[in-house]
Amino acid sequence: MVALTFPDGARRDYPNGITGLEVAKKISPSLAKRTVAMALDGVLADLSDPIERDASIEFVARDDPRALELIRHDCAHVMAEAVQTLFPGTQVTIGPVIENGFYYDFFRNQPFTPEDFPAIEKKMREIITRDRPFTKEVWSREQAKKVFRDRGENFKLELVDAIPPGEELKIYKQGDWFDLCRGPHMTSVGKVGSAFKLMKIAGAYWRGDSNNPMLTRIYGTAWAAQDELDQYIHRLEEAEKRDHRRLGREMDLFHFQEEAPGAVFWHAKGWTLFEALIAYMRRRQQETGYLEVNTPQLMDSALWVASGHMEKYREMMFLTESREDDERVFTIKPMNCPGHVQIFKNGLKSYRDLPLKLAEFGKVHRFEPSGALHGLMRVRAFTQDDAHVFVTEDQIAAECILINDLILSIYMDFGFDDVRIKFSDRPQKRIGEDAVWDKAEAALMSALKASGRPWTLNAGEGAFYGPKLEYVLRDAIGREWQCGTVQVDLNLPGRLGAFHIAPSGEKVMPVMIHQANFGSLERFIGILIEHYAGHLPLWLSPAQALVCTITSDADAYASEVVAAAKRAGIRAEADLRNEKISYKVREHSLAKIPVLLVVGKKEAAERAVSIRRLGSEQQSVMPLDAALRALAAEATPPDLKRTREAA
RNA sequence: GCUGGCGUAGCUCAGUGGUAGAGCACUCCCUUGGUAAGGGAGAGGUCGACAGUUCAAUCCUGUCCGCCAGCACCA
Repeated sequence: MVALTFPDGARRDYPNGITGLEVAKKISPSLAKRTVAMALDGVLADLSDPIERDASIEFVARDDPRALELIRHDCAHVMAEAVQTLFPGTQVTIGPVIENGFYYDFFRNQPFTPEDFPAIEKKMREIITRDRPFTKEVWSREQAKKVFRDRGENFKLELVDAIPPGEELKIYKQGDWFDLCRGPHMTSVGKVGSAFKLMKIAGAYWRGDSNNPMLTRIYGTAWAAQDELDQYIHRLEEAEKRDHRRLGREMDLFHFQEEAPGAVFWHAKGWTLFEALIAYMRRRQQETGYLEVNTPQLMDSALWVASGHMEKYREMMFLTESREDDERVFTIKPMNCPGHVQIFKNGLKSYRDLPLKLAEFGKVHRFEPSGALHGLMRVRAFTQDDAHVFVTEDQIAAECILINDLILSIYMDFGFDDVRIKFSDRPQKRIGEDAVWDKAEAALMSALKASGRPWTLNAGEGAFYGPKLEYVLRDAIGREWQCGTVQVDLNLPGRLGAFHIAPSGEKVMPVMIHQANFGSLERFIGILIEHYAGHLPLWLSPAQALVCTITSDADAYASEVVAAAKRAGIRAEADLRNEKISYKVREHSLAKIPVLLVVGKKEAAERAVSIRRLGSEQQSVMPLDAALRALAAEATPPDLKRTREAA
């Protein structure tokens, strides 16, 4: 007998080996009918599975949120059957569920195109309407290999071999078609329903390894109901509207062009934003004891050989080739750290100088693979807010805690309060003694604990020279972006011959903590644009206020308003063009100008302004002085607000 | 880097083996209008680059560059 505990707390005994379906039937035929799967001790399982141990049991209906991944997984199988039916000779590989949908990787000599989608979707609907039950069989390895070999399914053959011995080899059938699969699945194909859509096609390496053949991946999305699918499509369209590449153009912030792949042409407005970020960070660093420095863009390649970068990242570095009569090769810096070590080394350092915190807004160049480039998010030339904290081994933990506090407080100021931390520990390929790794990892762990933030372990993903923390922001529409990083480096100072004089009088190598808060300024700006959908907070907005005249009668007053606004510290301009006010409002709204100050005869006479905020149709008329005071207060960066309030 | 797609005016996009079009934007003129497009006229393109096929290439073929999606990569 097995004892099953139901969600209401009831506990009943059943014969050992009874299936979930039989249990459901005994309770009520209607329950059995609407159940598509079960959860045993919270783990989804086939309803046809025999139950052979005591467990809690829940019946999962199709509209249960947990059924969604089953719908998607079943839909992937349906798509695979449809593709193999329509395109004989296509080999199937794997087809997992992913966020918002599923994909299936196929191998076929001739690639698919989106024009194939309607036919595939039509065939899928036929298969779903046919509504065959999903049945599971457990095959022997020999049987599976013979079947897949006979069918020319070479990739499946490999998958069979990859299944660890002892694990069952399960085959799910849906009518004549079947697939090797871990399961579980719903009771029948018809449960997939009709709220699905094929989305896109892309290449993907077999087993994710770029040495392997490229497969064709078809992505699809599937939902329990049509309105959920519609909402999902709507969300995608909204995300598209936030695209920083498009907003960057519309807001006149920056552009790219062919001659400089992966490098940004910052326009005046974009550069204003860039500078606002730097000014902010500079203040935060100054108040926490960082010293800003600046190091050369080009340094002799020998330095990069010594640092170890040349060996590991040669392919990713830009080198100079300048004059025929000078064979000396320089490297355009891909990182700031070796430069900072040079500053540390210049002049004898004492333990009394530690911790020494050097910071630089350093522009680095990396030869990123062409396929990786993506707007501001992944570029070849970017600016890091890069700091290196030189400490003794004993100071690592305390400094990491301070850095962690600083980083989290910075993100709050930019409206990111949902931050996750990833902890990456020692990788396979690494340098340095395990004892020192132990110490460094423990230090980061203490910072993690002190932060009280959720964190996850990224096992083995640390840098070759030390463990690291990575800060992942969640934006307004739930996407995650990795930004800041704290890396303990036990290696580079030694490689570059940095030391300090310890209290004992001995020369001792310092430990270096690499720290980036924004990470890449370019990328952070991209994230800000998308997070705010272009509606930047006033303190960051490059153009804060635009004074628009109703008619030319107000030109003189408008100029006065602009001058007064500038005196109040507000970035303001005037629009005196001979256009209707509706036209101006529309144009500046599209350009995401946060504040429109409309002035006509009336305002000029009263020394007032009519304020219209971006995203609102409301207007409020205020006396000029009061309006500017309010705007100036709102435009104050959050850190300055804090210091003023404290004073 | 790999696979697939794309590259025509500042932007969004039509189009054709016989040297190109729309809307918006731009310039000028008219309009002085109270909160998301007033009217008229005009100008603007080596059709990504280089080869090849052809009497003739923006169109067909090849190579390269760039962009987009995904994969791989990301010190």
